[in-house]
Order: sequence, then C-alpha cells, then structure tokens
Amino acid sequence: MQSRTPASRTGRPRSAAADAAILAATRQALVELGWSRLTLGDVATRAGVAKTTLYRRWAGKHELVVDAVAELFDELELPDRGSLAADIEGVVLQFAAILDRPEARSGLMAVVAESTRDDALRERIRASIVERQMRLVLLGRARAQRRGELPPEPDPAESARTGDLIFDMVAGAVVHRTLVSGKPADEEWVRSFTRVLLTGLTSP
Amino acid sequence: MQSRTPASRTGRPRSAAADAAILAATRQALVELGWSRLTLGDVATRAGVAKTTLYRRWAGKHELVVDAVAELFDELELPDRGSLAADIEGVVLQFAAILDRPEARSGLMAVVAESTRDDALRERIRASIVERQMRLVLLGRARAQRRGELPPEPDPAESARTGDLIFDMVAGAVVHRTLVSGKPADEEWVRSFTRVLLTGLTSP
DNA sequence: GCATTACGCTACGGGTCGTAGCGAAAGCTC
DNA sequence: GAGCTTTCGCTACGACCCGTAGCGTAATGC
Repeated sequence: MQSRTPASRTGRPRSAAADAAILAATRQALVELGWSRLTLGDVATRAGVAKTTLYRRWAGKHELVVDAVAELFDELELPDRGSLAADIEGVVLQFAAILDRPEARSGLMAVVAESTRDDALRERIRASIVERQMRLVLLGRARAQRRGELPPEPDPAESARTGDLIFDMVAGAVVHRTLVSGKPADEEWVRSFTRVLLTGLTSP
Repeated sequence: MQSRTPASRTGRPRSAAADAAILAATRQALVELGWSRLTLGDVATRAGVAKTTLYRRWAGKHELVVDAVAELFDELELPDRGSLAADIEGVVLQFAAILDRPEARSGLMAVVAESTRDDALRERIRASIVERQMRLVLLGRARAQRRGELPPEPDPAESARTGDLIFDMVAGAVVHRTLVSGKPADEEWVRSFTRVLLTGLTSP
C-alpha cells in the first residue's frame, strides 16, 4: 500500500496501526480542510505520529491521498440483482454514494489532476482505484452474457474496447453529474441514465 | 473576466494588455509546471507585471486558472454537419482536442477538485466553462429535432432533465476517457461512443 | 491643475516543505 | 539474554511561497 515493501526480515517492523491511523487522519483532514489546505504536518499530528514517519512511507501528498481515497472504493460490490439493468443501477448508486462523501470529492479529482503530469501517480491511481471498478464492469457484462442480455463477443480486442467504453461512460457520467454539474445522482437520474446506456448497448 | 468590474469612470483604467498577458502566462506556466508547482509570483514575472497587480484582479490561484482555462473553450463550435451523429462526433472531437492540451489537462481537473469545497468557485466554473458547452448541447438537440432525428419534448422540465443527462454523458465520458483512463478519444472511439449514445436516445 | 485610480517595487511576518541528526524502542537471530 | 537491524519520535533547520502593506509614480477624467 505504501511506497514500497522492503521485504526485509530483520529489524523493527513498521507499525500497521500507524498506517491505518495515517490514512484515517488523511480522510478526516480531507473532510475538514479539503485538498488545498491539507498539510502533511497536520495529518501527522492527527494520526499521532511524527512527520518524519509519514515521509518515510509516502513520497508526498499525492501518493498519500491516493491510498487514503482508494480504501473508500473497497466497499464497492456487485450483487446479482437479477437483471443487467438492476445490476447497473445498483452499482452506479453505490458509486454515487462514495462520490457524495467529502473525503472522496475533494481528494479524487485533485489526484487525477496531478496525474496528468505524473505517470507514476497515474499508474498508482489506475492500479488502486480504477482497476477495482473495471472488474465490476467485466463481472457485470459476463453475468449479463450468461443471462443472454448481451451478445457474446468472440473477438478479445473488440471486447476490451467495449469494456473500456462502458467503463468510461458509466464512471464519467456519474463523476460529471456529481462533481461538475453539482447535482445528485439520485434514483431518478440513475434510471434515466441506465435506460439510455442499456438501450444503446443492446440495440443493433 | 477578472474578479469584478468596478465600472468606475474616473482614474487610470486597468490595462487590458495586462489581463491578456497574465492569462497567457498562466497557461504557459500550466504547461511547463503543472498545477501544483504553479506559483502566482512566477506567473507575474512571466507576464511582466508586479505580483501586487495580479492580486488586485484575482483573489487567488483558483480563480486565475479558471479564467485562463476558460478561454480555451472559446473555440468550441457546432457547425451543421448534416446529421445529429455527425454533429456529435464533430463536437466531441473538438472537446477531446482541447483536453489534449496540457494547459487544459492540468488546470481543469484541479479547479473542479477545489470547487467541491468552494461554491463561488463552482459557480465561476459553471458560468465560464460549463455553460458554454451546455449551449452546444441545446443547439444540437434543437437542430436534430428540426431534422426529425429526435422527438420534440413538450414538457420543459423533462426536456431540461434530458439535456442535463446528455451533457453529463458526453462531457463525462470524454473527460474520463482522456484524463482517467489515459487513452485517446480518437475517431474510432468517438464513433463507438456516438453510436451507443444516439441509439440509446432515439430508441423508445 | 486636480482628484482618482492603477501600477511597479520593496519589504515583511507567517506558514509549509522536506530533510538531517539524535537517542530510544521494537523486533529478529543466536 | 546479547547483539544487530530497522523504525520511531523529536527537534531544528534552510528554502520557498503566500498575501499584504506602504510608497512613489503613471495614466486617465473633470
């Protein structure tokens, strides 16, 4: 999770409790201060650790916030709700609920902005946040194909392109709705969105 | 454009050339330094003005970057390409081209992130950036309804909801594709996206 | 000429950054 | 337990940027 796992056998091990305390303190600071006013010294004080300890584990503010926000997406699940439409609506509502939390709102866009000039940071975001949501897309599609709601795609390249497209449309629309337009992704909106997306995907 | 227009008649007028120089210097600094390393002192030096002059016009980094990025969206147009699909593909490609420029990539997401905790900043973004794109959506839809490609919507409330949905889906997907997934919104992707969106909107 | 406002310049206190250095603590191996 | 290794807390530090105050000068309208 942190910068690197030294895999060293000897010596005093790093405190796992400190990790959890730092990440929790980071989220709390994001809620109270937002991204721009958040300082690493403040986070260290909140977590009850020394500032130097924090710098020994994370290279900077960006990496720390990515890890702190990534844990929020652990709760995303895709239970079988019987139909593809219900599955999509369910996961979109979950996603919207996460984006409704201030620690996610203020932190997520900031690290994405910074990742446009930092390839390592982009990869970190991709691995710890985006990848987790992408699995849900693939799972939902496979389930829908098993139900017969979506046609099977024999070409793996074409299948990957479709998966990317669905992912960008779902995640992009929800993020834009909640963070840019500033309106809630409530059930009514999610139903309309799902209807348009699903019709577009299933009609020849 | 700047913080406020005093509409004063007497005294030395503000230099319009300084405004242009400051905004151009801001975009140049965004390209070379990105959002986080950009400092107002550096922008003032690049623009050839005193730092105090910059602070007299803009309240801070956020507002300055919003105005600097907003000018990039002035070039967005929606010429009549004959069909709704062609119109959408054209404007999406224009939008993607803007997001491909580093001064837009690094600045836009950063101010959006900050706007989650600053209502005034959100309104500034909405008025100077989002509103401009929204007009294109409304224009394109009206044109399509005139062509008979989209059904007329008598209910203004329902019509507004549909417009918001289209806007969030288009802008959200393009932004997510280019800035989060980190893949190009090229012609092939735009064609697939437009096909899904348009099929979803036109099928009953 | 006179009032008024904008401008350039300098200087300043305050805050944050990221690092260095130290002694103490907590593990592992023997 | 002895000894080794790594982490931890703490303090201190130079460097940078922030945002503002103060002053003299420049540019406009009356």
